[in-house]
Amino acid sequence: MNLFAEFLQVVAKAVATVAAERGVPLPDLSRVTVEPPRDRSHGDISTNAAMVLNKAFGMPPNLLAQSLSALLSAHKSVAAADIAGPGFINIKLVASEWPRVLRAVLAEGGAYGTSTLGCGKKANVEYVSANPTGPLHVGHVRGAVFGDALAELLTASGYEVTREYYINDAGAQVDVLARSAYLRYLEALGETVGEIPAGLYPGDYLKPVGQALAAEHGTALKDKPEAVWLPIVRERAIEMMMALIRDDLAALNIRQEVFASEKALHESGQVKETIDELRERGLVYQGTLPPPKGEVPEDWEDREQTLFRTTGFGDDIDRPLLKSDGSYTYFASDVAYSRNKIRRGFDELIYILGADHGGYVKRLESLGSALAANRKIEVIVRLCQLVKLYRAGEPVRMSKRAGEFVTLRNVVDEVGPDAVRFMMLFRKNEAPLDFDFAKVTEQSKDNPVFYVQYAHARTCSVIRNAAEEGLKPAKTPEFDLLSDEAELGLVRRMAEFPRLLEAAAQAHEPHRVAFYLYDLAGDFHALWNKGKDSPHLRFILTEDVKLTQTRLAFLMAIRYVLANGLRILGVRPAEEM
RNA sequence: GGCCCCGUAGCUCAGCUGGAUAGAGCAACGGACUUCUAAUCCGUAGGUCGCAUGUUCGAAUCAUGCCGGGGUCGCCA
Repeated sequence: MNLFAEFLQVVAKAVATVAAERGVPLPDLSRVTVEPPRDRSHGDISTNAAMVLNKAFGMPPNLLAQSLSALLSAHKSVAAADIAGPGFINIKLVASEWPRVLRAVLAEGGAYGTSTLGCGKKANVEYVSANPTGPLHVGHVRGAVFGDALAELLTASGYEVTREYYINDAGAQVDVLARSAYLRYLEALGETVGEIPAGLYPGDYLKPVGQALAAEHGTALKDKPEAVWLPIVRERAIEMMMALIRDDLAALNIRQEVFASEKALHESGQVKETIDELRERGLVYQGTLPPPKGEVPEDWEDREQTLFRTTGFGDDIDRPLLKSDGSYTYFASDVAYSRNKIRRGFDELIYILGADHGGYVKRLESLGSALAANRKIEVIVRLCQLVKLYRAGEPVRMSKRAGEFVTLRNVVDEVGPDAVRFMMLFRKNEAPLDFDFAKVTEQSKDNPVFYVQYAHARTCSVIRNAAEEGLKPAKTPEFDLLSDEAELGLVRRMAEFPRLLEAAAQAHEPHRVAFYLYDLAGDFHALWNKGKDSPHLRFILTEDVKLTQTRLAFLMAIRYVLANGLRILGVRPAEEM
């Protein structure tokens, strides 16, 4: 149940009635909002209908508001519909509406908040997609968590979601990986390799690859030319690196179902096919690109390349498909990959990238329209800003040259997947984020992870304590017994949850769920503390069984909303702390 | 120089795609606190929403131009 969506229908009906009376065609309602007012004193639900539609009706907003409010106040759920300010209609609901919300939460349980907003559209969320050359590091964490939460949010909103990882297993970097692994192979055979030369990957994580190769091939690869061993070593190394990466992701409770290979796009001929198709459509030409505006790089020289006319689809410049030596660019496989996704039937292609990939947004978007054929493909790119690590206020230093970087594992092992996930989502994605190891493990109100988790644990603990005294949540609770402003405030907040999820899904902004939960937890803790001064507000009142049972049912409703929100963020709701 | 993101209270940030008197949390100040789970709570104060024009009933939000900070800019991935 979505209270605000229900009332949008009520308002729409009132609008239609007035339109019929005045002989005006039914106006477009897309700008009409039905939302909780910022200020409580303005009632429970507020709509801007009269201000947005007054032109279509050819009457001043105040007059239209009067007609609408007269119709609205006749509705059985409405206690009053007042006109305020420049033409807002503020609706006050009858008291019985709030028990209705709570009964709906209990009836829907884990499904409360879900919607059919997406109409079953197929969405592909691609995230992480780190090069398979080593373990994931802290820079990958935010995108990983964001992508995963967004996928969950869209699933809850009625999309059919595929979680996908694109493996860059075809470029020069995997050859570097292979050469690095080969040294480890020689090392495993007992040779002294000394320090790993600059330009190769020095990390210890390649030692197991060397050992595996030694075990599987013995000395067979040893004195062979690179052309012989490289493909073998490369394939094995990539395989093992991907296993490592999957483990890293699993530590964060992330499981993507599709791992798409760039190499496979080449081997299956899809890259060539794609370019041929574009050629047939006259979108490919030989040409040179202009140097960057302003400061021209010193080693700049014009080179002729095979270019794709992406400017026809909203890009700033045309993009190269073939390098000047005739080999494929990385972008060529990107084009083939986009085409591949579209052919798999996705309506929405969503990319989660790091902020340093800002330059990719336009070219990816242009591919959506260039390859859509006659379909409508939506390409949505979300960039995640940098995460700065702190330890008790001090920035954590990393030296890339020495090969020392904080891995995803380091972070997850230290603070746990739940805290990592919540903190990564407790900021909008395009804002930089500070992550302090000390703070996220702190057991205090200053730590939002703890604050929200504790709210959930508290609901569980009260229900447990009550059970020990033989008190169970009522089967048919009498929610009209809840009349304190703190209780009603909490119900109002819960009523907003479905609306909030829809808005968050539409905007592709899972952080809104995190902030909502923080507010909800705050409301709950406030009510709890009110019970200190006002014992009649406590949840367990042994002398009033009926009220206690109702409040326990109320607690269950709160718990559902907290748990449903946390599930979207991928944070496990704690039952005790 | 082009493009992208950011600029909101002393600090860290929200602000529901244009709504009403711009909100939280820290920090500051004043109170409460032997608790159904201890890891607190209530209140006060704090603002030229970077600046300037424009769009309209109405702008932190949209458009244009500046200012400041960050990122990025052919064949690498």
